Amino acid sequence: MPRPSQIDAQRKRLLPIVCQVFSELGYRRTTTAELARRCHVRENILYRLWRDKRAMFLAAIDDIFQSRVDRWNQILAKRPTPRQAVEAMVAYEAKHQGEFGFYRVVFTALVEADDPEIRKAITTMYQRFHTRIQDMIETNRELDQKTPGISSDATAWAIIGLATVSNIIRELKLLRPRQREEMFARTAQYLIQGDSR
Amino acid sequence: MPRPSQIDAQRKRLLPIVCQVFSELGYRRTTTAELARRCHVRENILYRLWRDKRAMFLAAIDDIFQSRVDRWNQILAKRPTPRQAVEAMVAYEAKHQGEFGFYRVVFTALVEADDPEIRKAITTMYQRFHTRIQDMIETNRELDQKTPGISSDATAWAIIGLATVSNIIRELKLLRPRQREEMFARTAQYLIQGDSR
DNA sequence: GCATATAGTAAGTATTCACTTAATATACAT
DNA sequence: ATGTATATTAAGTGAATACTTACTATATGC
Repeated sequence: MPRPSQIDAQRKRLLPIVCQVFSELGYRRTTTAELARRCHVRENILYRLWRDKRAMFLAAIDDIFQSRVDRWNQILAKRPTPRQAVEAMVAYEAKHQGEFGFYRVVFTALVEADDPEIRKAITTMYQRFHTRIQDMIETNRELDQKTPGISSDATAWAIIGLATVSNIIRELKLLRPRQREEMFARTAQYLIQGDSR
Repeated sequence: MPRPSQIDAQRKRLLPIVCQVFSELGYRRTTTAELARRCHVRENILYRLWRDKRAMFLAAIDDIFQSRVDRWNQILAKRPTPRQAVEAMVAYEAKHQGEFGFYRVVFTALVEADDPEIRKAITTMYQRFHTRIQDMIETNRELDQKTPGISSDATAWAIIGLATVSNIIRELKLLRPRQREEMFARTAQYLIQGDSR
């Protein structure tokens, strides 16, 4: 028998680096040469782990979603009540939104949405985020007597929009960090609970 | 005397086509060959009108902002009261948001924001949009007795976020057109006037 | 008509990029 | 030890791309 394959292990090892490079440069600007350089391997080794550059990008999209969800679960685990959960999430996102430049992956994926596989990956990602946020809003509202005039569905989309613009504000330094955090937190609160505190 | 230059006239003539191509493909995917093809001229003619591809892109960014502002002014001219103005704007944007794919220009510009000129162009564009929207919200609120708990500044950013996510929803067909329009209109109303009608 | 600068044609160039190939070295089961 | 598939190295390839150059045609003021 030959030596056992370590392809899976290496894929797992290099994926975070691949994610980071795509997050810095987006899809088109990222070159396979740069990916290899940052991973400290040769290009053809990357091509043994993934069929082509697009497969590397798709893997990055999935990993970004997965690690974000893991992070959320981590935060939610420590907050017993829905109210605490929402508040912790809003506070966390207000602060860390856009920290790793993942939005560059998402934005460049959207521009490549004529590619069926990329479209599917990014569509699934948005749907999952939306569902998760909407669930959180609903469980939170069930315990509240007064409900804002906006459906949980629309509210979840508005929150995603707010997160997106928050990324852009961070990137372009349109607000100072404190102002940006406050803007996100207050508006999110208002949307979710009809209350800006 | 030689024949008079028609460079300005031709720049003006070709710019809408250049805008459209960048709106379809974003910055990196747009090739100068494709631009020339769509303009029905040779590449070197484009290079006589603009210094390089980036200059073509910068011109497109400005033109997109300008034509949007013109459109808004057109709409606002017909609405005497601030209330009517806001309602007309919301209705218009709910319907036409993302129609021409301009968001691809904006998103790819953001990914190129390490280039100082592109960063400046896109930063200025966001600031101008924000100011304009904030003004509109404020004049509208002055006439209203009850005011929502969110500052006009934050509200304007939230509206931009809502518009952005509305573009994404359209692109990925995450909602049917009617649902998307309703989502935008109701949420925008709620943000601006604290009322979802 | 003539001088002159613009408009347009066609081909080319240097570089970059995704992806490949050929070769050698290495590790593991038997 | 040996066979066999994996790991790594290094060089290469064809296509695409931003931008250029050399040349011809044309319009305009005198």
